[in-house]
Amino acid sequence: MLETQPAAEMLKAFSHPTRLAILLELLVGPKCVTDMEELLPARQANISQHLGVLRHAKLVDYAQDGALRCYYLSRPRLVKDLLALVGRDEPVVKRSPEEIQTHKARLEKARQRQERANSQVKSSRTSLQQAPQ
Amino acid sequence: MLETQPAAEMLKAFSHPTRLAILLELLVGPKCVTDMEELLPARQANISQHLGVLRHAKLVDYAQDGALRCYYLSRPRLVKDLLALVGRDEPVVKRSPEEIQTHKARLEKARQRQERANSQVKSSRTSLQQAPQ
DNA sequence: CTAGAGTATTCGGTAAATCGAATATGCGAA
DNA sequence: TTCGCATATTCGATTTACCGAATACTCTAG
Repeated sequence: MLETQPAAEMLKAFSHPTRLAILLELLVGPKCVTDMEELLPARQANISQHLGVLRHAKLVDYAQDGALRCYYLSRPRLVKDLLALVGRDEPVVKRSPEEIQTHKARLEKARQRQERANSQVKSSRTSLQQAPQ
Repeated sequence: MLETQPAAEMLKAFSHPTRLAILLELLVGPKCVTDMEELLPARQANISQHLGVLRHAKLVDYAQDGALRCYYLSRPRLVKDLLALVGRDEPVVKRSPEEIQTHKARLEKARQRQERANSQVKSSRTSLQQAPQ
């Protein structure tokens, strides 16, 4: 099962154009802030702020090199795969009401099967609890 | 090349716990708003609002069934793959300054190769422009 | 130690997101 | 048509995101 709270926080770190641009640059290789200033339409302070967000989300980290901080991706595959995913555009499907009906009916039958199975074990559990008394 | 603006908008639609929960439910099968009210810790109006956001991002659509609206995923693979991706947890790597140095050096050499190649064509272009004079 | 380059943080203002409450809309049954 | 259920929208209040300007910090060279 997916933990929606932390997952949402991760995705929020991704969901800003400048931060995506930073991640794209870091996908090529490590860069320090000044490098990025030349590559991106953003000011130094702002880039630092976005890097802070990315760091907090554990998407990037840095290695200190004298006065420089060389940023790199902490989880390169995750970033690479996610960027690839949002880049590819799946066609949008349109479904008819009938299609949905049959799908829901199928699900309902499965749910009822599950229901029966659950009540089976539940009743056997209760009898076990109550038997000793 | 990735369009960061629209990509960021897409990801923003994903980046809320309730919206992720909705998408997870729809991954199982189509559902109407009332179904979701039972499954999620959120009020009807709020669910409708989030569905509006998801619809705007073209992640979901609905089929009208009488008074009901059965929501479904417009791009099920995208949603499925993205949720799988954020679910899996890649270990966070920590890189030493030395590692970064060598990586940057390698990149720099490649950049310079590219530079030389560029100036080659550029100078041949310029000479062509200036030759007629 | 001092200066300066590279980077981070703080602050303040503005814009955007979020949510509940109330209200509006659309549809089918009677 | 009228009622009632399912859903959407609007509104207002609160929180959070965002950005530039100014400032602080931290190295290293000299």
